[in-house]
Amino acid sequence: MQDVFIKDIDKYIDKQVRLKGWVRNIRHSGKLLFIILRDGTGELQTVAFQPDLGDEKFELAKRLTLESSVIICGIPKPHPKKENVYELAVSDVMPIQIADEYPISKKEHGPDFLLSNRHLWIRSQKQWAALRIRHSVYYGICNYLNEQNFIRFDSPILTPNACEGTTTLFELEYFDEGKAYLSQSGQLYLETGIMSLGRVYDFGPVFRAERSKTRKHLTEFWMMDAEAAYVEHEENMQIQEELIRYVIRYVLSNCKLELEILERNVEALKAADAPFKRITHYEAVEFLRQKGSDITHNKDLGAQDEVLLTEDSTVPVFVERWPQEIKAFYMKRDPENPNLVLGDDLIAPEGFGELIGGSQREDDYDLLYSRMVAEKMPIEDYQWYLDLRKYGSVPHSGFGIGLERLVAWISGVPHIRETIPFPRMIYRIYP
RNA sequence: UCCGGAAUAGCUCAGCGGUAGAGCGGGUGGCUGUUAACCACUAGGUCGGGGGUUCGAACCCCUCUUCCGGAGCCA
Repeated sequence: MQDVFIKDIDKYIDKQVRLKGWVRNIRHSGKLLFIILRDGTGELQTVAFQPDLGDEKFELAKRLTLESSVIICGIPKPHPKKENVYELAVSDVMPIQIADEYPISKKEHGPDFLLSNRHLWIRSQKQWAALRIRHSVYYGICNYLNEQNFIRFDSPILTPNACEGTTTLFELEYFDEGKAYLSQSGQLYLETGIMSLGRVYDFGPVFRAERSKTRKHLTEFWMMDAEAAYVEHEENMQIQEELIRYVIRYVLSNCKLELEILERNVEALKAADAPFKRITHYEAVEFLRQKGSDITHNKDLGAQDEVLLTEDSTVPVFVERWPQEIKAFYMKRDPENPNLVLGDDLIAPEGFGELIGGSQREDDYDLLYSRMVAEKMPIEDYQWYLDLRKYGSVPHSGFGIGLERLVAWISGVPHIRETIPFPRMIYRIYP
C-alpha cells in the first residue's frame, strides 16, 4: 500500500493508495458517503459506497465528524462530473480520533471569534492558502537574494539601543546590564556585516510597541533587511524593484491554486511585474495637492495620500529624495540638494501602503556624527556604528521589507493579521 | 492617544417598551452522486457586567468591561 500526498494523487490513478489527513466536510446520502479529506498538501473528495465498504466500516465512517483525523485507503479515479478533478473510491476507513464538535462551522464567523480560535482557524482553506503564499514570498525573497550574492547575516533580537527613537520599543530587564529592548530593525547591525561579507540580509521578527490599530499593522512582524557595500541610491532602488518583481513571478508560478482560493485578481498581479514608477517626494506633494490633499513639502505621506498616489497605477510607486528632517539620521544627503536625503519608500498599489523603506547610508564620519548629536542620540551607545565610518568606510545602501505587508498585497488578503500564523496586535496576545 | 461602531443560542445575526427568534452547527430518522448537500423532527438563552427610569427593559438613560473599524506612527 502506497502512502501518498493529495497533491500527487493524479500520478496514482487506478492504484491502491493510503491517505492520512483530516475531515474537512462529510455528507451522506443513503448508501453513499462523501468525506472531503485534507492532508496539508490539498483536498480530495473520497466516496464510500456501503455495499463495497461493508456495513460495519460504513457505520464507523458515518460517525466521523468535522476535523476528525483519519486514514483512508482507496483507488483514485477521475471525478464523474468534473474535468481534471479526482476522487478516491474508498476501500477502508481508519479513524484516528473522532473530533469533538468543531468550533469553526461552515458558515461565516466574526474576526474576534476566529482570532480567538486562530490555532484552529489556520486549518481553513483561505488561511491555508495565505500561509502557503507567505511561504512562497519568503522563499522567493531568499532565492533572489542568494542569486544576487547576498549572505544571510542574522541580527540580534535583544538589543541595547533603539534604531530610531525609544517610544515604540518593548523594554525588558537584562540581568545586571540594565534595560534591553526587542529589536525594531536589524539594519545598523547589517551595516557592520557588509564590511565583512559585501552583501548581507537578515530575516526575522521585529517589534514595534506602537498603539496602531489598522489593517496593516502588527506589534510583531517579520522583516527582511538587506544591505550592500558599494551600492548607491539608484542601484539600491533597482535591486528593490527586481526583488519585488521576482517575488511576484515566483508566487504566480508556485501558488496558482492558493491565489484562486483567495480570489486574487491575478491579472492585476501580472500587471505589477513591469517597471515601477518613480517620483520624488517634492513631485509627489505637488501631485497630491492637486488631488486635494493638504500635505505640505516637509510632511510624510498620510494613509490617504498613499491611496491617491497609487490609485491610478498598476505598479508599485517609489517615492524618493525625502526632506532630511522627516527621515532617519543615517540616511545620506542628496549631493544635489543638502535638504534632501537619498531615501526611498515603495508604495504598494491597492491601498496596502509602504512595502519597503530604503536609503543610501551616510558614510562620512563627521556628517553622521553631527547628525547624531543634533538628534541628541547617546553617542557612546553607537560608537560601534560610528566606527564603520573610520575603518574602510564605503558608499552603501540598504532597505527593509515588511513580509506580512508584501504577503497581504500579493495574496489580496484584506487584513495583515491573516498573513502570519499568530498575529500579535495591541489588544491580542492569545493564542 | 484620538474619532466612530458593536456586544442576544456553540457560531452569524434579526428583534429596538408588552410571552426570546431564524439560519448554520449538535442529536435522531430518511435518501445511490453530494458540493457551505437536501427533507422531517429535536435539544439549546441570567439578551456582556453593574446601576437607574418604567406597571413592565434585550430595547430608554448612566457607568464599567471587551472587541471591531479608522487616524496618527510606521514595514
